[in-house]
Amino acid sequence: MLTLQTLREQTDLVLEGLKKRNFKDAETLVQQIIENDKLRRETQTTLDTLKAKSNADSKKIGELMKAGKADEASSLRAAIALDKDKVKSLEESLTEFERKQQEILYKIPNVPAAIVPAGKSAEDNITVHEYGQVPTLHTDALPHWELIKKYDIIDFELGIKIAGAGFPVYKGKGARLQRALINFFLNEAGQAGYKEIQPPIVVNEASGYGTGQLPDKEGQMYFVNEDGLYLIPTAEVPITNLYRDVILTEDELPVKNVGYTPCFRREAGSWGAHVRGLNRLHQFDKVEIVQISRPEDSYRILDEMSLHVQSLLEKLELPYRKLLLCGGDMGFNSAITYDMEVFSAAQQRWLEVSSVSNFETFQANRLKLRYKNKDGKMQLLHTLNGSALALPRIVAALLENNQTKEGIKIPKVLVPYTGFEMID
RNA sequence: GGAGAGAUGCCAGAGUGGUUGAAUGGGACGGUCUCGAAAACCGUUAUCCGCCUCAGGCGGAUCCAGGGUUCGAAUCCCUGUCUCUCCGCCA
Repeated sequence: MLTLQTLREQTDLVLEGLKKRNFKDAETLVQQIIENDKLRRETQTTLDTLKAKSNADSKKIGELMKAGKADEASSLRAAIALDKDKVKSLEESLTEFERKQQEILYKIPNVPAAIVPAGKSAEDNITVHEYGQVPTLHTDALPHWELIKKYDIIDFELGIKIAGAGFPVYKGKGARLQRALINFFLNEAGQAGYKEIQPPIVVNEASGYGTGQLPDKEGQMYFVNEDGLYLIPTAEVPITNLYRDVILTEDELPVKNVGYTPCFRREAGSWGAHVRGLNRLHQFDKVEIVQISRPEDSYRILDEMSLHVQSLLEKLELPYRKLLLCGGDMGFNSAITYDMEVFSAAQQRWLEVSSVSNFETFQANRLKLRYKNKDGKMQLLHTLNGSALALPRIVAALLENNQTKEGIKIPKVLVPYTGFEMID
């Protein structure tokens, strides 16, 4: 969430920014928060004054008691005007102002960075980079949902039998390919200086709030009611939450972590023809990179991270494009997001395989993730993350783009990991 | 699942209801000493909120969380959460 300070001191910039998101309630909410904040502070001041007085009185009684002047103490006790009701009601309204503040803050999305274009939907995203030749396939080329049947490597029917739709079973070379990709991605990240983390794949409610999935995306996560745990929709949640309520020192920065986890998404109400096959799943594998940095470094690091993702795609010999998302297409928490899309030849579509974002202080504020800067001042850090990479659509693109009459060719870089060169 | 113990500062660990934001030890940082280091000694070692005459000052809050008793709660009472130990079960 945004900091009160930002909302108070840079109101116009916030409103300007939120306009780029096409966020309609901006004016109302910002006005509410500022009004509420004013009342909150007034209440706080009144309450503090009142408490200061009663603290002083109590202290006096204590001193008298200690000095053995019990009579004076009890007469003072009698003389003290009891403002308890007043304190109580002030405390209640303070709590209410704080609750309201929190409630409103949760509703305001992050302010897009200066270079983020305004826009309503994916139509308004800007292609900032393109790589590789879009392959032309022979006329009887198949989409991946046919290929996986032909070579018997991924089985949706079996998944339905044991779990449900959107939970595929990977078999034989299909399973092996998954493992190869995961290892390849982890190794590449390791070489780029990321520390490997294997986190739990369930998280508690506090973690959901920490990275901003809650309360915004409540319905998107699988929830284990009995234990109050959420299945993670991305490794971002556990890995970033490792740093909830943490104060780092400058020499620990930047933090660079990478983790592989399965990811679970309910994807309620988002099914249709365009999400066939591997395009959208309830459970999928992803390697995620996460960085935590000083504010002044985060944009350099954003570039570093997206270049890392790009290098993976290039090594996999996949044609891709890099998009700068417009305000309206960006996630709630993000200040700036680059999407990487690979071209899926048989579907003739671009598929999103990675999203690299800088959240600036938006998550850190919820997480209370800070560091002490050179001047000894507490400062919120910046958090960033990116998929490096999400597997299913990479697999879809690899299968479709590399299909030949003899079988599906495995990119050279993966062969040491798969142990085979061809799926046939 | 059954039984018990506990939750205090960066860590360990005290704490009779009254100047306790909190003893003591350790660590870390700064200093003295030293050619340098170790040792020793001295000092520093929270965070959030509010107000003001805003490089500073003052006040409030915080000893798991939320209630309660009291002039006054880390300390007493209730509720919740979490952790640990033992037994059972088990990869």
